[in-house]
Amino acid sequence: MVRRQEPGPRRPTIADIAQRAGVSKGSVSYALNGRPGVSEPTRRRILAIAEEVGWHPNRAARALSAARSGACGLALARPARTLAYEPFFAELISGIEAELSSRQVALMLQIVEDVEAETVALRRWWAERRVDGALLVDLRVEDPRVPLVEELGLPAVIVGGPGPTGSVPFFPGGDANGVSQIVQHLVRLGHRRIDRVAGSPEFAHTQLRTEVFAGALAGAGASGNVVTTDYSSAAAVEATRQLLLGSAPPTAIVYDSDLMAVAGLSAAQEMGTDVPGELSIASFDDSLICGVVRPSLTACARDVVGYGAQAARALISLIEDEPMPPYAVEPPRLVARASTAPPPGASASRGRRRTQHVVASTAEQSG
Amino acid sequence: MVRRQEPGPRRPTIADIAQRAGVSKGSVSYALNGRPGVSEPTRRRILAIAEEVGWHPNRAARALSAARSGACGLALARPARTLAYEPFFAELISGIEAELSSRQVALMLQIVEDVEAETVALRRWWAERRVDGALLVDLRVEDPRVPLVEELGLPAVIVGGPGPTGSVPFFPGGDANGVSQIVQHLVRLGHRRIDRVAGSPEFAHTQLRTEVFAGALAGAGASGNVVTTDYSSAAAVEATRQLLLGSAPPTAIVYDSDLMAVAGLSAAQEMGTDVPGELSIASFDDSLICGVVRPSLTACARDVVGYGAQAARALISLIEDEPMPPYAVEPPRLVARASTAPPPGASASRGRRRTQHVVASTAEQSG
DNA sequence: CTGAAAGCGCTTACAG
DNA sequence: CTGAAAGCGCTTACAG
Repeated sequence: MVRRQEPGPRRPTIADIAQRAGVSKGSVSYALNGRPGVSEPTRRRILAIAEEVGWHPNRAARALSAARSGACGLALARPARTLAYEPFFAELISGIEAELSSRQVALMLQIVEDVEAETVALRRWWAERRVDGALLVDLRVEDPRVPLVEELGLPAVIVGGPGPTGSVPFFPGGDANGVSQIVQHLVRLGHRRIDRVAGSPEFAHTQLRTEVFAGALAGAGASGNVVTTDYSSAAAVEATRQLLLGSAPPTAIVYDSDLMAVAGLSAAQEMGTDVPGELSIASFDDSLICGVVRPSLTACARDVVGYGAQAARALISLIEDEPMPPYAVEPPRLVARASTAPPPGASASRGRRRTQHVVASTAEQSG
Repeated sequence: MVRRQEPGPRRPTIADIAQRAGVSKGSVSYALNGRPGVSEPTRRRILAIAEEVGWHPNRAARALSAARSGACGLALARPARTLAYEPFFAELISGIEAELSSRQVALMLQIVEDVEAETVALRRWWAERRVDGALLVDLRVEDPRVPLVEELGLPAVIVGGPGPTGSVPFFPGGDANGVSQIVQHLVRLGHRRIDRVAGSPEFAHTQLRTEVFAGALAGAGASGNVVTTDYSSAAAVEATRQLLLGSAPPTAIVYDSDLMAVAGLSAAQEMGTDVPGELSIASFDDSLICGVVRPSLTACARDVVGYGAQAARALISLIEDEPMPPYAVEPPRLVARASTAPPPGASASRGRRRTQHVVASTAEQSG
C-alpha cells in the first residue's frame, strides 16, 4: 500500500514500542491505558519508552477500535456578525473548550445558518463518528434538535437551556435569576414602570425571561411592556424611541444584550433624555463595553465560562456513562453602575443607594 | 470483541452496501469516491443504495487508511475575555469554518494560555493525526510556531501574517493598508499631530502597524507618538490621558481596537475634550459598537471573514498539494463617521469633507 | 471492470 | 502476567 509521502519525522506506533520493550502490542496497549494485565516493572518500562520516543495515540486508530472519536461537537446557528458581537459565545466556547481539553477531548466547531443546518451537521457528525456527543446552544421553542438527538441516540446536553426538555439534560443559563435581580434592583431604586427591549422570541430563553420579567413586575406592584427584536442595534434604537414616545413612558428600560443597551442609551440621549436622571438603563449581559460607555451601564453579569464548563463536564459524564457532576456555576450577579438611579421625583423604596460613579451621583435625585 | 452498546439505529458500512449491491467492498469504495474501476451502472446502483441507507464514511476508518484526518486545527492563545471582546476572532473563525465545511473538512478549536501552549497543542494534534494542517493566528515577533511546523512537516498557513516567514505561507491582514488609510483620512482633514494607542508590541502586526504609521506620518509631514498597551480599556484610558495632558497634545488619536477607541473616547470626554471638535478619534477595527456610541467612531473595516476563508482555502490547497488559490480578499475600507473632523482652527488640506452624521457636521469648523 | 486481500494503528477478549 | 490474533471500517495496489 502506498501512503502519501510524509515529510517530517516518522511518528512512532505501539508496534515500535512493543519491539523496543520486547513485549506484545497488547501489553503496550494495556500499559499505556493504565489497565491491569501487565506487571508494574513492565508497565514502567513501556511508559518510559513511550515517553522517550514521543508516542501519542493515533486517534483515528483508537477511534476505530474503541468506537470513540474523542471529540465533541458544537454547531452554532448564528450569523458571523452576531457571533462576533456577542461576547457570550466566545466565553461559552472558552469554558467548553477548557473543560474538554483538560480531558483530552477535542472540540469540533461548525457555524451554520439556522437550526435546520445544525441538525444536518449533527446528523453528519454522528453518522461519520466524528463526535461522541454534542452541545446544544440557543434552544428554540419547539427545537428540532431535541427529537433528533433522541432519535439518533447521540449523547447531548443543552447549554443554558431554560428548562427540562425530553430526555436531554439541560443546564440553566441564569436567565430567570438574572432578570429577577435586574427588576429587583430597579424596583428598589423606586421604579414602577419598567419596560424591556427583548431579543428574538424564537429562543426559549427569551420566553423564559419574558415570563420571569412579568412575574417579577407583578410581584413588585410594577408594570411594563416588552418589545421583541432581532438583537440589532437598529431595532434597539427603534424600540427605545417607541417606548419613550409612547403614552406611558417607562422610567427604566432593560435590554436583552449589551449592544442593544448601548444603542438604546445613545438613542435616549439623542432624544434629549438624561440617563440616569430621567431614564435608567440596564443590560442583561455584562461586557467590557458596559464599563466603557458613559454613563457606564448597570448590567447582569453571568458566569458564561462556567456554563460552558459545566455543560462540557456533564456531556463527558454522559458519554462515559458516569454520574452527572454537581452543578457548580456561579449565580448571575448584578453589577450596579452609573446608568441606573432612582426615577425622577421618586425616593428609592428601601434605602437609596449611591451608584458607583461620579457621573451617576450627580444625576441622582432626591425624593 | 465487545463494543460498547450503542443506542439508536445501527450505522451502515460499505460492507452493508456491498452486500446489498452484490459487489465487493472495493468496488463500493471506488464508486463512493468517484474513482475509476467501476462501470457507470454499478456506480449508480451503489450510490443509490448508499443514499438510501444514509451511509456516511466512518471518518476514523478513512483517516486510518488514507492517513488523513479530514480536519484542520486552530489553536488560539488569547484569554477568554480578549476573545470575547474582539469581534475579529469570531469573524475569522466564521470565515475559516465556512470554507472548511464547504470542503467537508472539520475545524478543531483549542483555546490556550500562550504561544507555548499553542505549540504543545499543535505538536499533540499532529502526533495524534488529529489534523492534516493548522492555521496560525496572531503571529509573534520571533514566533516559535514557525520553526515548529517546519520541523514537524505540519502543513500550516499564517492568517493575517504581516510578511514572509520562513517556508510558511502567509496572508496579509490589511494592517499596512488600513493604517495608511486612517492616517490619510486624518491628514486630509488637516491633522498634523496624530498619536496612536497601539496594542501589544509582541505581535508582529503591531510592529508592522507602527512602522507603517511612522512612514505615513512622515510622508504627510505630520508627526505623532505611539503608546503600546495590553488592549485593556484601562490602559487605553491611561494612555489617552497621558497623551492629552502631554506637552504636545495630538489633534487626533488612532486606537488599535474598537474597545480601546470607545474607552479613549469616554476618557477624552470626561476630561472635557470635545470629540470631534477638539480631538478626532479613529478605531482600527470596525465593529457594531463603533456605530452605536456617540459620537459614532470613524473606523477601518476589514474583511476579516475573507481573511479566514482565504487562509482556509490556502491550507486545504497545501494539504492537497494543489497550487495556491489566488488572493481574493477585499481591501480594508475606511468608514468615516462622526468622531473625526478637521482639527481646531485648521482647514482641511485637500477639500473639506462632510462626515456622514449630523452630529459630526455640527462639530465641523471653518478654517 | 471486478474481487479478494492486505494494511492503517489501535483495543480487547481469549488462550496459555 | 503475557502473547497471538481478530476486529474496527475504510483504501488501495494486485490479480483475474
